[in-house]
Amino acid sequence: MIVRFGYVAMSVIVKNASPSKTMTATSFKKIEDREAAIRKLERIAEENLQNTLRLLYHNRAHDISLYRFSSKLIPLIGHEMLKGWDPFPFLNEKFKEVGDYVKLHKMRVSFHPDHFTVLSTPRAEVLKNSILDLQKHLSMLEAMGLDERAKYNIHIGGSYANKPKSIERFIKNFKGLEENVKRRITLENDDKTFTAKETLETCEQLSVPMVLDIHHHWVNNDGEEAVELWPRVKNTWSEQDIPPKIHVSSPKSEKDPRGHSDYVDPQFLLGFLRPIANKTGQIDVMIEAKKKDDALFQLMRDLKEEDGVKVINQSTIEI
DNA sequence: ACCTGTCAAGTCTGG
DNA sequence: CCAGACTTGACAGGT
Repeated sequence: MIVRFGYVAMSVIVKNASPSKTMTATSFKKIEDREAAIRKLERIAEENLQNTLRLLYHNRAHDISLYRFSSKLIPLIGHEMLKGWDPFPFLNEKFKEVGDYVKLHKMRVSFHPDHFTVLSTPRAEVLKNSILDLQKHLSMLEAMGLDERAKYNIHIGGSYANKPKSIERFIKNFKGLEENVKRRITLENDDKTFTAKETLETCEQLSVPMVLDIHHHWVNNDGEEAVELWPRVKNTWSEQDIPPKIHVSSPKSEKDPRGHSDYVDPQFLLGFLRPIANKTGQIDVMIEAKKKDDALFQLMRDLKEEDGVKVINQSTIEI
């Protein structure tokens, strides 16, 4: 089984390369000239895209072909006071540059809209904004010229004291989405509410690929092993042109088991990878550790010492 | 250069 | 019904 590793949004090694610079709503309001304020927002977004490019160069130099974009590339987009603002004309060229580089080096990229995107919500206003947020992520991927292999990953959402009803609502709202928005969604089990089993059942029902987070599963499960669920999880990817993806992180501490620690425990990951290795051709593993790319490099050093692990390049192993 | 409180968005808990 | 926690990188305002 070929295993590729990737990391999320920012590097702790490349300095001054944040792809998530922003402006607060308060400081936007303080600028008298609205046009000037908008130009400032657009310059920040352009800088975020330029830093994204720099990170991709860094990834390329280290054979890293799996990467998640920051979802904060365009500051304040979607905010009430920026109604009517279309940042894309100004940013299209830069988005295309990012996308061209991704395609040239055959990278796998994604987004993870944050927890304000909630398709299980009973509130019409929240649903409306969630759909707008998904459309925004679609627009960014389209501006990059990336096809449906570039996805955005979300959670089911809140339970509102009634999980079955909430899943029902999620399904109904999901089905109401436009086809092109829908086709890029992946669903991930979360660490508090919807377990891997519940998420998997939803994915199967909707034909959506599932991103299994093995740390979330460790803190929030229905008593079954992640390895037992794997054949079905893997199967949700069978219609996709990309390998299944999982997320890994390690508990911050006993006191805070849901928190993410600086680095990833190689034994915890191997405990999942080894049993599935024979029945899985390829898998992509997104590392969600505080030390970002440094955690990836540390994991590679740790794995190199393990029996049955063959290092293919700086971010890929065979097991 | 460094420190601290604050920040668009949602949900859940507890008062 | 409302305040605060959750979580996180970065701003904003201060020294």
